[in-house]
Amino acid sequence: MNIGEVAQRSGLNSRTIRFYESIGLVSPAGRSAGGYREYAENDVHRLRFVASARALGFSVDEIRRLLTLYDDRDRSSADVKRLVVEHVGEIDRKLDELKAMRRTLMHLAERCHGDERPDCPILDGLSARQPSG
Amino acid sequence: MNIGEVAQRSGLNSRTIRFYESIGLVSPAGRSAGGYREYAENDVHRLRFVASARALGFSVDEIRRLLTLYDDRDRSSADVKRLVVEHVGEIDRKLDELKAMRRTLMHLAERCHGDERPDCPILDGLSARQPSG
DNA sequence: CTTGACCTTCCAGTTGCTGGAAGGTCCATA
DNA sequence: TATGGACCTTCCAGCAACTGGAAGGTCAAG
Repeated sequence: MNIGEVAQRSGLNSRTIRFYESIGLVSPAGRSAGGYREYAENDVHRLRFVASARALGFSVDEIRRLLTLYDDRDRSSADVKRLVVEHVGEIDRKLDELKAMRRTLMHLAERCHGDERPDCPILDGLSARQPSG
Repeated sequence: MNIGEVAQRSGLNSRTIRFYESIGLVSPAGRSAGGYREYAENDVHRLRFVASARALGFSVDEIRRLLTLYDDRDRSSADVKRLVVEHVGEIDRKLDELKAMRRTLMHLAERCHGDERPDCPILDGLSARQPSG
């Protein structure tokens, strides 16, 4: 199977697949006589795993660890769960940060008339705020 | 005032201030005889504005627009408000995305024993999922 | 006159790709 | 057999928004 088909079936761009190979996230594909990368069913499977993990917000480094665990038939499920729980923690932090931003922005926007006049509590607010969040 | 003091008072790193100058987000500072950047009160104020806006998640490009509006004494508050409302929209999209990730991850994690045994619905789930979110 | 804190510039690295350029391969059709 | 087009290859560059290091200049105090 050529990279294009693998791309389609894994949901990844072929450029992205080559990129993942270049950074060692996935092992180098075999090559045909003409120099084309050749893939098997299992590679598609693995790249789908990667694509899923990316879609769930795991970093490339976290995916590296996930793949290691995936390959280690002696891993404990606790190890996997820990990784996931930590990742959920990161997501929660991001959620909190975004919510705080949203709150502040809405607060500023509510007080702005949003009309033709130039006076604007948003700009005043930005220039007065202590830049801490 | 040297860049170090400005950094402290604006809440930005001096490297970041130089970086902002280099990309034209803020105008070049004046220079002393020895080549040091020299700042006035007003520059601190402006950099605080930038720092606040960054802390609220605005991109550098959005801040460029905010500063233009800030400087334009004839702007309409509606223009400012539109920018902010759009930005809140982006934040909402990110929130939705993160919440969806969180839901899926929690769903996977809940089914994982998290013990010494190797069988793990998380890894199975990742390798089975259609990578769409 | 030296020490050390501060400043300067330039280059490189971070994360996760994406895009373009220049060229090679493969296969079907004329 | 040629040729066209879809596909593949590599390399280099760039995006955002910084951050870090290296090599060196400036300034004020002791």
